[in-house]
Amino acid sequence: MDTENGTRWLSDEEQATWRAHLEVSRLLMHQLERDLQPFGLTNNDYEILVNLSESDEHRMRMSDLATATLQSKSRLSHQITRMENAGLVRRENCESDRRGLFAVLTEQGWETMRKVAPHHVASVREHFIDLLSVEDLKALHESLAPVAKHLRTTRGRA
Amino acid sequence: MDTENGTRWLSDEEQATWRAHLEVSRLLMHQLERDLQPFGLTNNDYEILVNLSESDEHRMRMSDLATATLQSKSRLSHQITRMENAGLVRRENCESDRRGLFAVLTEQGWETMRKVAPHHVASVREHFIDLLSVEDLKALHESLAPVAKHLRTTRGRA
DNA sequence: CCTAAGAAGTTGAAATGTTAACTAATGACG
DNA sequence: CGTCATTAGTTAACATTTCAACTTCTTAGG
Repeated sequence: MDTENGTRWLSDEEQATWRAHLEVSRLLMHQLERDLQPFGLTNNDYEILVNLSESDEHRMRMSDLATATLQSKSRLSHQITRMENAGLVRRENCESDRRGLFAVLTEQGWETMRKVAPHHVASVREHFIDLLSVEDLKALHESLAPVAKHLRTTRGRA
Repeated sequence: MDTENGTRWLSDEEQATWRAHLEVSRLLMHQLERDLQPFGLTNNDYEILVNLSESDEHRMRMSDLATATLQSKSRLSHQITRMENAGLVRRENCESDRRGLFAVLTEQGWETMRKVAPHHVASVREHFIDLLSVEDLKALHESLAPVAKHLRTTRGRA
């Protein structure tokens, strides 16, 4: 116990780090969103496109996509409906499990991805990656990995 | 130029770090939100309470609060209305500038803050701070500070 | 002083996200 | 086989966030 009534308050260094993390993650998301805006995409749209692009046959089951993007099924369902209306993806029935659906990248979705990806990468570099040294990067990764692991396993319970 | 058509794609290490950051920041927010839920607060509510608690006389101008919490004026206005209905804050007129308003912590808001803060700190520790060594923490802070600075200055323009 | 430009904040409507209830299909097992 | 719990996904209702229009007040310039 460091202090009054048993609460271990954060030290100055801990607090500063915590707040820096908070600030960076928020400002960064805003900035990336802004940089995608000219292409008519949101961060969410983009993340879906990335996942589908990297998947076999450019298709994923709704559930898997929801898990991969850390969204609820409901939210994903709405999201895919919007992207379907925008012509970026389409839904397709699943033969082997007739409850199931695939989200599939359309030709237009794939074109969009190819066009936008370079800009997005540039944006990630400009506002994050290129501001870190190689050592920073490595240290960051090694620090964050256990946290991610913890959160992944904690997630859902606790 | 590292690769095809002039796009500097991310190396494996860069990509891994970037994705780790993304994953951690999202899972972490979800987890903190969940831990606040039993107290009937959202992350947004809590952040407002923190800002007001740390302010002189537990009050801040709406604009300053919006800036501090990185929200639009409109969003903050709605947010404060909700918190006002919940009895956590109240609005008060500003003498010196009659366009202006203060958001002021109510007694109940202050009590809530005192009650919840220890749990929140514990949560931040459990899911983030305590998973990092002292060196990690320091390195993280030093890596993130320039990024935060960059984003703060970029913000609004570019 | 008067006026025009800008700042502070709110508001209503549209877009997005959440929650809970629902349908339909699967699969486990007696 | 039959039935019951579970999984996949949607939907409607509700909450929150965003966007644009608006009001009121301040301030700089003439």
